[in-house]
Amino acid sequence: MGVIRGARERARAEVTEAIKDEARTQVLAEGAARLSLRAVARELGMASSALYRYFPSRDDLLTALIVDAYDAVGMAAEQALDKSGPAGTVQEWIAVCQAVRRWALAHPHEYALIYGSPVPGYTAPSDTVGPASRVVLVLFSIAASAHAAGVLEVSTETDVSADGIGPDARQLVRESGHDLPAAAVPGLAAVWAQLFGLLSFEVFGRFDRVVDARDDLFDRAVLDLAHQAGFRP
Amino acid sequence: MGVIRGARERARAEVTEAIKDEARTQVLAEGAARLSLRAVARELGMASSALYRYFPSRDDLLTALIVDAYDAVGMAAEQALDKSGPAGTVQEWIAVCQAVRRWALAHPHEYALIYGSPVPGYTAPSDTVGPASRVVLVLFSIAASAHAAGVLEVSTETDVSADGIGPDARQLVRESGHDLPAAAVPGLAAVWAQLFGLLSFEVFGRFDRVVDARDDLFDRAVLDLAHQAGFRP
DNA sequence: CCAAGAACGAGAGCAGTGCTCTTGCTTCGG
DNA sequence: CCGAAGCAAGAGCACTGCTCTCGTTCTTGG
Repeated sequence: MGVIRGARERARAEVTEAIKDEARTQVLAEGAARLSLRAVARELGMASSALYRYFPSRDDLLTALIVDAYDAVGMAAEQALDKSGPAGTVQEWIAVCQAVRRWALAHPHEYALIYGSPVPGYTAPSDTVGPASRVVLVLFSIAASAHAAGVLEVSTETDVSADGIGPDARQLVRESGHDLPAAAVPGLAAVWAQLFGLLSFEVFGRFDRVVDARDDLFDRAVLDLAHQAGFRP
Repeated sequence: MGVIRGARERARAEVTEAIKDEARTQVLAEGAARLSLRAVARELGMASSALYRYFPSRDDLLTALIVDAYDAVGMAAEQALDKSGPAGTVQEWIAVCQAVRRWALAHPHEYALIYGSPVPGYTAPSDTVGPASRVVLVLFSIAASAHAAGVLEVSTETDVSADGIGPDARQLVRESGHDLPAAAVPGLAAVWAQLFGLLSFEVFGRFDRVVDARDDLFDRAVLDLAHQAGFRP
């Protein structure tokens, strides 16, 4: 994010943003699969070929949207954690979960973009791993402060222990700067996955006409997950 | 599934199956979004227009694959329940979860087809609700026998109770023929969603380089979910 | 200050897609 | 046996992602 020097770079930044905006409204209206470069260009009054000066391919445009979405949900989680203050581990956990849920329900298509099935041959570019881990870092932060306060119960069983975690998880814990026992990671990952299972079912309409009291259902499950994560209030 | 009368109907059934087979291998190889009617027709040595005699549109072909996938995972779950026999509620639950997981890991693209993000403007046709509920009925069956044995603990709290469940859930419980208290449904739905959260994270590669001991992680989480579902061994 | 060169927009074009329509041919049922 | 229905094939339409070329415009080094 360097300073914009000339008029040309300024124009380029503006056009880039306009393309992303239009693409976002298309994704919002029709879903990611129906995103069309030509339609974006048409709506912006430019030739479709000109768009390739800004994004080398359709997938790159999608990646830009994915990064933005990760940043949005990550920011929502971070703000929820900040606002909840030092209100106890479980309270922080609840606040973050509810913030993520609010964001997901308000932006279903963007949620699908990042937490739905990965697109065809699409393998997440390295640009996305940073923004994607923002929301994981929030979870680490909660768990670390719980650990510091002595209210994090880490499973000492041998089956799921520190040996079972991978290099990316180790690196993320190290870079987070938090004092978090590695043995806590598998449990947190499991809880994390289950949380997004709840969100996916709700966002993708699998609870429609099945469960009406979804707020209560979610709050209850989040409490159970807090217990499962080892947060002892 | 009526009896095939003439040679013509037999040929039609065969061609229909061949189209589905080829489509399945394409989905397996490239994912659902890259499924191309023309490519299927090309591979089968027929004109693309001829394919429309068998499937009115690409979405209908996809729907047929989705129904098959639902049936496959439903059958896997049913067989696991049958084979586990009357071995106790938690054992049955574990067996079914592991069977579903095995199927999901063996058929990632088909899993994405049914439990990933719904395709663009695609709203699930009514053909899919029947096969989709097969696997849910397995869960109901486990819970009902647990209830009969007196080892199902149903939350008596007022927040998530029988009032919060929707018409489809009521109908499914009624049609299942099982004696299952309606108040148990929300908890089961939550546990169900969380199970598929675990599966989705694993199938979609979100645990790659993060958690290595995925078998143990899954088994441990399934046990926690059994507890959360109210299965008291 | 001005010319070389990079960045840019537009258009044509290629190969692919879903889908429709028309044209013949085959098979079935009255 | 003959009309009707089912079927395969081809041409064609509108659309897609993407590439290449050709002028134009802006930036910048000498």
